[in-house]
Amino acid sequence: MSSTNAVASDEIGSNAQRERRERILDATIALASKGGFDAVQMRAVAEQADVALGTLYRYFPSKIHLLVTALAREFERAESTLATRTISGDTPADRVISVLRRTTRGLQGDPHLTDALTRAFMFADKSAAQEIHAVGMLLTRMLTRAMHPGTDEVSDDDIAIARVIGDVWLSALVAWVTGRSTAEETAAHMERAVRLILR
Amino acid sequence: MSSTNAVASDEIGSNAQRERRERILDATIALASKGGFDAVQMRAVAEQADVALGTLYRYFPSKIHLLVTALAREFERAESTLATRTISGDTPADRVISVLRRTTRGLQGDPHLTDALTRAFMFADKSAAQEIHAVGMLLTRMLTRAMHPGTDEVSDDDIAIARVIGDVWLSALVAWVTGRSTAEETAAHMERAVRLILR
DNA sequence: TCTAGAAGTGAAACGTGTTCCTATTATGTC
DNA sequence: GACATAATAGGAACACGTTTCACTTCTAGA
Repeated sequence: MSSTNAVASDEIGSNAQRERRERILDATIALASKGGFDAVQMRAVAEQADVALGTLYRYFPSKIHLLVTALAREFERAESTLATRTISGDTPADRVISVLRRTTRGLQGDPHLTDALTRAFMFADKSAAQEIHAVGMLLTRMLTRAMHPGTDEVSDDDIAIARVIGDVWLSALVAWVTGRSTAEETAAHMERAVRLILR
Repeated sequence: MSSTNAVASDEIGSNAQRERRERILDATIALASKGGFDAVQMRAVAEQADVALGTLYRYFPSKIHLLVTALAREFERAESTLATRTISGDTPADRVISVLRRTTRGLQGDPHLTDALTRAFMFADKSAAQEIHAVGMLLTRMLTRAMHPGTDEVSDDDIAIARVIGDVWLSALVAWVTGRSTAEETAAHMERAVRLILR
């Protein structure tokens, strides 16, 4: 580390710094999982991670950065787990729906965490563009792999399709976490959208 | 009005109450238009509308309710203006794109207002479901009318298509107001999505 | 080993959404 | 017109994200 800059996500610090960073992200996920966006209070995160409030802000410049970074880490783990499985389904639409169903079910199994991460995603501004983009790439890869398993050739259309499905997914998640639609409605809407787009 | 309930949106109060309500919404739009979500500060709204802070909260239980209600009013006005025009374009996709372009341009002409209203929309929870639903219906009607001008017969597929386009639109707006994509990228993404869905 | 600068601590303080409370003013009923 | 009740004003107070600052501890290089 040089100068007075904060500890950026892609720089390598000392072991102590890496551990602090992980502790902070762990505390964030734990609090989010227990009580959602509102429960991730900066003082509480600092206390649970055993760092001072000022230190927390040195590592993450805002609550949104903190949550989006935590989201990216969780998403990466989930995606790498998913990547080891074979995807069931005979058509691209079936496989995409299968993947989305599994992922959506995972999210709905931890509603508070989903609430926190979804809201953070929606509130993230330009300064978190890098993390947001990383998540978007993971999602795109996940969906294109479901559409064309076994190949790495991805057309522009495929990417556009993946983005549209991602958009619908995000909107559906927002509607779900804000209590405006049920889990069943969310799933049904997603499935319907995929069949419309991939017919 | 009876008992100690607040002044609900669909109940009819006295003239003074209606006028206060309108003044509050006017102040909200004015402040949002000048400085976006952050500039809509409850104390500032109260002052500009010439009501006490407590009164503001009696009319609208939260900043989100306030903004979503203001959004619904603006959207209704815009939609009724749009409804009087004939829509250009030879295919459903062309007409939908034409409508979205005009509307998106309108929003982008007042970025601060769009910022405030988009963020409010994303943050709205169940207690604002009614207002959110009203906006969704307006959007659906706008899009189905663009797809099939002159008829009122709307299939389930048409509604599903309109919802998907609405979802993509919302995601694109969020990306735009948070500075993660430019106006041009937003427009291009929307157009591409519509052509994918309505091909 | 010594030392300068970076990193961390602990706590106070500020801004804004939200709540609460008391005094004052409208409003509708007899 | 007098009264009961609802509505409003005015402002204090609280919660949480964020900033700031003085002080202490760690760490890397001479």
